[in-house]
Order: sequence, then C-alpha cells, then structure tokens
Amino acid sequence: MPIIRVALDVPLDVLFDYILPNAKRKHIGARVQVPFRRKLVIGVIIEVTSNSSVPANKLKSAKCIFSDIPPLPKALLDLFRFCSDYYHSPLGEVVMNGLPTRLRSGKPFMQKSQSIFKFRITDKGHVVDTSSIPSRSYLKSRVLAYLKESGDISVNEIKKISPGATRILKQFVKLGWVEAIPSTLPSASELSLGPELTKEQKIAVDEISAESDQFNCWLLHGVTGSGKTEVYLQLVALKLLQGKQTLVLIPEISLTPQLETVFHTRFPDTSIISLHSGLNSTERANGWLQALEGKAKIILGTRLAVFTPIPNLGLIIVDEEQDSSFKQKSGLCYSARDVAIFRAKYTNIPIILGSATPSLESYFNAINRRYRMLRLLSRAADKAELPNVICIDTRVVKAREGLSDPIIKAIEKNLTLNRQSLIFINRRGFAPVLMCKSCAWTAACTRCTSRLVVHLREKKLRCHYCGYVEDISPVCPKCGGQEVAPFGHGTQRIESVLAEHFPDARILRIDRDSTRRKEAWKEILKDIHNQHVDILVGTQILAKGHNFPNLGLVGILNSDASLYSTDFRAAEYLFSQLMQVAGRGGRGNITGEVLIQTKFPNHPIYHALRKHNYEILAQTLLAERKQANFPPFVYQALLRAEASQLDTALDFLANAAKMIQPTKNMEIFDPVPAQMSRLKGMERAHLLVQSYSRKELQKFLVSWRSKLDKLPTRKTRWMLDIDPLEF
DNA sequence: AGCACGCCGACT
DNA sequence: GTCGGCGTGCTC
Repeated sequence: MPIIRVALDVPLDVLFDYILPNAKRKHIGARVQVPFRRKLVIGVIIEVTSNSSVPANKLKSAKCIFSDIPPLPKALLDLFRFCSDYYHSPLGEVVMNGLPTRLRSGKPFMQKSQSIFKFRITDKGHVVDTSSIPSRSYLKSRVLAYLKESGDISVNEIKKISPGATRILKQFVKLGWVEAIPSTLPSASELSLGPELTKEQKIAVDEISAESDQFNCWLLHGVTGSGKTEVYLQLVALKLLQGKQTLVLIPEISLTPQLETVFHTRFPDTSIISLHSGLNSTERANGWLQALEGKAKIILGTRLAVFTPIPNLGLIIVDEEQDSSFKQKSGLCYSARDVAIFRAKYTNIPIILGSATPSLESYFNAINRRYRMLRLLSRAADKAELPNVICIDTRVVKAREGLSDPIIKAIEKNLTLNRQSLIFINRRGFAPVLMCKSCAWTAACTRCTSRLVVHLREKKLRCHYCGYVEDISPVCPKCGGQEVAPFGHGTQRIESVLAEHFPDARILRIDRDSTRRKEAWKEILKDIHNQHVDILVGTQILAKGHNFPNLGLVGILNSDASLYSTDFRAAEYLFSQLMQVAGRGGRGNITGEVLIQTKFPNHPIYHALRKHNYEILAQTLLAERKQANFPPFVYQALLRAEASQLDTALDFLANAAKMIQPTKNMEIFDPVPAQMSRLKGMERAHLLVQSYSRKELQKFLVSWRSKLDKLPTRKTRWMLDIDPLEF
C-alpha cells in the first residue's frame, strides 16, 4: 500500500504518513489535502514509500492531490531541508513558510495566463483602416496605429500606451488583426546597452563573467553612487543570453518599484516579476508560478523570494547585503542572505553580495578568501565627488534646541544657493521623553520596557514598539507637579525649530508618520525633485536609495545615541546608516557637505566617515570583536523564551540549561532578560550558546533541540534563533 | 500550534 | 447539581 509522508504546518519535527493508493514518486513535491485532527489541512508530499512506522489503524487516507501547479522541484525541497536542519525548525513549518499563502489554502489555484508573448500585426490587420474605427474608441485606433508602425511589440510596451491596451489587443487577436508570436531569447546587441563602464566596474563584470558557471560568493564593495546596479545589470544580461534566470534579493523597503523600473527599462522584452509585501496573495502566487515554470527571467524580491522555485537559476544577487531586514525575526528566524549563499553553492552558480558597507561577517569572509572581494571605490558619474564630512563637537559648540550654529549657517548658505538641505535625526515624534521637572518621573509604556514618545501635534504619547497611545497629562501622575515637559528632540520638534529659524523656507518632514498614507511617498519624491522643498527633516526612511541631485547639505543630529548601546553591532549599524545618509548628497555635479553633531568626534566611526574609508573601520571593529570574542569569531545561537512573568521565562531557560552536558567546544551563558525585557505585554529572556566551530554548534543544537522538545513548556513560548542579530 | 480531555471552584 | 478554569497530551 503506497504511503505518502507529508509536511504539515505544525511545530512538530515529524512528517505525517497518509495512505494514498495511486501515489507515485512523481508526486513528491505536490500539495495534498489531508485530514488532520478534525480538520482538512494542506501539506506537501516529501516522500513516497510503502511502509510506515505508524500503526495501520492510525493511518488516515489523503483526501486529494493538487495538480493545479507542477510539484515543487527537488532543488527547492532540498533548500527547505537545509533550512530545517540549519535553523532547527520542523520541516513542515519551513515548507509551509516558504509557500505563497494562496497555495496554502484549500482552493486550487487558477493560473492567470499572463503570457510573455510578443505580438505582431497580421496582413488582415494591416489593411484595416484606422479611420474606420469610431472616434470614441480612440485607444483602439492608437493601439492599431502603434502596431502598424512598430512591428513586433511586447506586452510591456503595450502596457506603456495605456493599462487598458492589453484588453484591446485581445480583441484584435480575436478579430485576426494581430497574432501572438513566441518570445525569443534576447540578442546580444539588445543586451549590450547601458553606459560605458568605469574601469572598476569593468573589472568586476569581467571577473565574475569569467567564472559565471560555477559557485563563487562575490562581495561587491561599492561606495554609494559607484554603480553597483550597472554591474548587476551587465551580469543579468549575460545570464539572459544564456537563457538563465536571475534572483535579485533586496531589503524590505519601498525601493522595489524603483529597481523594478531600472530592470524594466533596461530589459523591456524580458519577463520580470517582483515579489514583495505590497502584493496580494494571488499576485504573489502568480509571480511565484511564473518563476517555477521558467517564464520569469528575473525574479526581484524581498527575503521571502529566496524560497521561490527557479528551475533555471543562473545567478543570485543580494543587494545591500548588510541590511538586517534579510533576517526574519519571528517564526522561522532565517537569514535570506545566508540561505541564498547555500542555494548558490547547491546550484553551483555565482552569488553577488553588494554593499557600500558590507556586514563584518561578509567582510571577514572576504579577507579570509572564502568570498571574493571586488571593489568600486570611485563614483561612476563624471564629476560626482564624495561629500566633505565634518564633525561638530557639541561639547565645545553648544547646540540650541538640537541645532548648532554651523548647521544653521550651512542651511542658510544652501538656501541662498537654492540648494536643498537634509537634516537627519533618527527619531520620529516631537520628543523621545516626557518628564516631570520636580520628581524626574518619565512617561513609560506599561506593555513594553520603553518610554512613551511625545507627539505634540496630536497631543498624544505613543509607544513606538506596541502602538499604545494615551493623552498627554499636564500634571505629573507621581507627584502632582505642574512642570511636565518634553525632553530631547525628534523630527517634529526639529521641524518646528527650523520653521522658526527659516520662516520663508519650505520644510518637509519625512518619517513613518508623514509617509503612512499610501501615495504620500510618491508625492513627496515629486516635490523634492521639482525643487518644491528647501529643507528635508527625516529619519532613516530617507537613507535608502533615493538620490537627491540638488542636495548641498546633509546634517546629522544625535547619532551618538546608539554608541551608548549595549549591542555589539551598534557601531557597525550606525556607520552603515550614516554612510547611506551621507551618500544622498553630491550625486549630481554638486559636492555635498555632511555635518555631524557629536560628542565623540574622535570615535573611529567618524574618522572612517571623514575619510570615506570603510575598510579601516572594518579592521578596527574586527579587532574589537576578536578581542571580545564576538561574531564573526564565534558562532552563536539564542534560545529565546517568552512568558507573562519574567521568572517563568527565566525558569524555563534555567531548566533548559540543566540538560546541557558541558563540553570544551561550547560556551553556555546564563539566562538573562532580553534587552527590551517587556514587549507587547510579554516578558522576554534568552540563553546564549556559542562555539568557535559552526559544526560543533550545530552538533550541540541537534541534541539540545530534541531535549527541549520534551521539556514541559508551562506557559512559556520558546524558539531557537540561529546567528541572532538582536539580544 | 490547536484542540480535546480532565479534574476542581462558584453559580442558575 | 453544572459551567468553566487552564494543565496535559496528542495529532499520521
């Protein structure tokens, strides 16, 4: 009797056996509907066998196999297996996490036949007189005229005329005026477009091309504006010529449409799909399927896209590889960058990690020759120069209302020059603290270990972690004092201070509060580019991707805050962020100026920023990490526990620690409360384990995990976080 | 995870 | 007498 072993979305490290009379090996990877408990659920067939260790009377029969889409390819199942092993998560959870939601439902998926054909006008169509079309069908005549002129055109081109043009095209096909022709591989000449490469870009492209058919992890270290994207495009073109697909992973921000446009413009006839959180489940499933069927040649997406089935994968690109959004922080705690590296190795294809400020892990691997380093150290645009970075020592030059004189002067200068200024302060709201001047009480969140942030315009206090909101009380709830006042500076406060200083300037605040509305970003970017804004005040939302060609000044306030942090990665993150903000300016023919207000102008971070030298800082930070025995010199895993009482979580961790037999290869730390010990009403704690050897750590985790499964949970939720980024 | 079974306190 | 609290255990 054929038995199928099915992966189900339950947190149990087992597969479930079901009877399926006509099961064949070809069904491996197919979705099935099976009875589980008193419900019908969806799972994926992992194995087909003839015997089961489950007693025959307990075996149930599978209800049905889905044949709406092809089964998941073996390579994808192997990728899931790797993740399950490496992240110590049940295979079922990993598989179902990687599947688009739409395919996890019990409804069969009807594929929208989004063909990637080209269209050509027929002889019959040619003789149709455009003027015979009624004038109210203006679009019809336009499409027809366009077809008559242009010869073969792709769906993308047609969409450019008007979104409704595809419908008209379908009518034309029915009338026999137009015929669909299968798309052919792009020609070399079509793909050799693009600007002339700089010397550095050419070296990068040549080196990767020379070994484009085998695994190599390339670290492309390119300063902002050095043209990493152009290197990507050239290599994608190479892969298109070979008929191969490319996976491009990007951070989780609103940059997807931008990069999509770049790719579409460069490869107008190529099917490009993008997979990001803005899509609904049907759109996502559609794109996913296009990739699986090999139709989509370029797959652009956020971390989840690393689990897209791509049968003809030839290249993986991870842009901004240092970005922490590649790491999933809840559920399955995977790093899409690391999974991508495994995938490239497994597929034996090149992977490019691109960054202006590589993660220390990647940089360390590069200098140890595990990765291959390629450098783009000069800016690609002819006249563009790196901005001039100056620190303002706020121990000497006092800042009034958060802004020092040199910054005010610099804004003034840029106003008269008709150039834009950007003031970066990574704190939204009016002030980070509401404090009583007589008893030093501060407003805190009851559900989180955090201060409530003052939002003066709405007259509210908000928790930025859980979203809790309350009214600002004019009286101190502790001592009854009347002198309750906002303390410190956020974007709103800086905005109003600037408005007082420069009453005639057009000031625009950009943070999550001001961009929440759906189309807000688009309008804001338009205003900036049309020079309708003089001064931009904003958070890190400003740091990524967008270029502001007329930017003469970048002012950075209050960046020291994270230097006090206990997170050993704080300096690395801050540097990366400041590099990105500083890189917003000076892209046109203006040499930008960057002013940083700091109490520690001698900190290595600021030295490196002034010199635009990532590597000196990386070496310094690596030396510190080595001395302190931090990653990348050790490999870590965190057992996280969450309960309504802190002691409950700590007790669980203590019990978990008791099961460990000490070995010389493993270092086990004491259970401690998490950095933010209370979050959304839950108390959190963790237990760190680490080893010099990744293999030893893995070996240890396998045995520990199986023991943890048997430990009584007692109101505690726990999970393992491998290669944790937050503590 | 969810969901049933099960064994002890305050209610029509 | 029962309604319901959440502790324990199982899911092919």
